[in-house]
Amino acid sequence: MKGKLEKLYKKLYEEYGRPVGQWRLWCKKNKSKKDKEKIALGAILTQRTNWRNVEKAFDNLEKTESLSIKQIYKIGKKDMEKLEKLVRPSGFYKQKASRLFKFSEFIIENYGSLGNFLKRDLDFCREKLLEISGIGPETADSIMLYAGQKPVFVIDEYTRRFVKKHKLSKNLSYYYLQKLFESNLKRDFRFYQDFHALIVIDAKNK
DNA sequence: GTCCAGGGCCGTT
DNA sequence: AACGGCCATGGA
Repeated sequence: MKGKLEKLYKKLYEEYGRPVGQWRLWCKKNKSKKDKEKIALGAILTQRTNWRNVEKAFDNLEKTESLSIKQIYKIGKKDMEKLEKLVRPSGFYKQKASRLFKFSEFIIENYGSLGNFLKRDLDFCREKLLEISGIGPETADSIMLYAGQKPVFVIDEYTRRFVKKHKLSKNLSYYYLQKLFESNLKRDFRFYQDFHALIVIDAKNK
């Protein structure tokens, strides 16, 4: 299996190259505090929703100087309806406004900033995120891998299609697949980021 | 009009 | 543990 996965990665890499800056936000340089926050907030906004609609929500937040964890915390605390209105284009907007707020509240009240929270180790951060209602395995892992730069493989709909397409496993459950990838690949967050991004790029390309 | 998109929660079995 | 209903918008 190890050889098989690496071979599939190489094939994707040869076809598309290193996916930096080619694929949404996730694979930009991710240097700024703002990028990290946008990645984390986007991970929630994109639940069961296409990225176009997420960008509309981002636009609304940006226009009102609200695209930050601190601002979302402030707005949500004072006026949830205002936050709901801003994220409305992303669908499931009441849930998502609430989820964004709970996440922001957790970060600001306990750590002051996302960067400060992400100083803790992977297992700690992951567990804490999963305690927040509305953040499940995929959302938590997206935040860990792409904002936190921590080595955890993200399993999403695209990963499952990839697994099916190449007949890598019949079991498609989250943790089974995560273990399948992680136990057969070098533990390296950049590698995980690139591999997962290439899987998505490949899926969208056909 | 119909279908569906980087999920997750909460019931029921 | 597994499965179904539910949440909602905008583009194809």
